[in-house]
Amino acid sequence: MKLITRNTDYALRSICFIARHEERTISVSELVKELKIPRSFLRKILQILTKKEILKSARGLGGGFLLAVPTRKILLTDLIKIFQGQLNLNECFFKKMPCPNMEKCILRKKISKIERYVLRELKTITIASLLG
Amino acid sequence: MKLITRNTDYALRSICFIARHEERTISVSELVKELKIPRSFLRKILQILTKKEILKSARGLGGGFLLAVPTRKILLTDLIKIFQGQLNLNECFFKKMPCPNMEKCILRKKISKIERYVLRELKTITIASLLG
DNA sequence: GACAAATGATACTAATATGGTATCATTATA
DNA sequence: TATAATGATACCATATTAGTATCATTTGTC
Repeated sequence: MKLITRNTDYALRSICFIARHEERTISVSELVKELKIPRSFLRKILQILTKKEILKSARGLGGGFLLAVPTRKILLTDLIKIFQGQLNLNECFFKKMPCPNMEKCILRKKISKIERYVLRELKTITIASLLG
Repeated sequence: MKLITRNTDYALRSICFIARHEERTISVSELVKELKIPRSFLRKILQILTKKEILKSARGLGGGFLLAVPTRKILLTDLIKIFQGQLNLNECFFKKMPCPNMEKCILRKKISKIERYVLRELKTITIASLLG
């Protein structure tokens, strides 16, 4: 079970790289060279980040990407939400029957508690905090 | 992201049912009727649990399944391990390069901390505790 | 204006994990 | 010996994740 999938991971690394060179726009080519991420895949990821207004893009010659928000305002959970959907450790329980029997309820409580903890911890992780 | 997949969930419910009727062997047919789990799928799950020595099976007419260990010794994490593999929230980081750059290390620490918490909490959940 | 270098939009394919089915062999009991 | 059960095993379906490809559009430079 993965908490962070590959596209979230790539997004994270790209944003960190862009953040470390805030003076200039960073092109896909440069990121590919730096981070060894498949070009097409990376392009898709960056387009999504741009639509979600985490990055700004500049088209044409000399174009590329820039941060659209300060690093302390980009949370890891934002990226997880974008690429993996709402974090929800409970899934199978909530979906089906609401409380088929007792043990499920107890289990649900425990899992919910874990979920709250995970979310709380993840929310403390911003791009700024990762750059140190 | 699911913490518990369907086969783990089915295993959990089956074991709970079997535990609540410890006097007798429980057949697949009975479990199917009770829990509305697809028969073939359930059969596979129970066979796995038997191989892992969580259940004992009796073949032939009147056969079925019994617990092989006391409920307090069956941990949720055992089932997760069996059906979903070792819980490992870090995956993508450990696999590739060992510490490609600074932010990954910080991230790894944080994720590891979360992982330890999740494991610690999950380990407190036994079948006995779910039966209340 | 033509060309080149960049992103935008979008559709497609590949690989993997999860969820589920089917069938034949074997065992035990009535 | 028929029947009701599990054992072993191979297969199929679906969903998610990972990755590719292509054409359109924009923009800077000659």
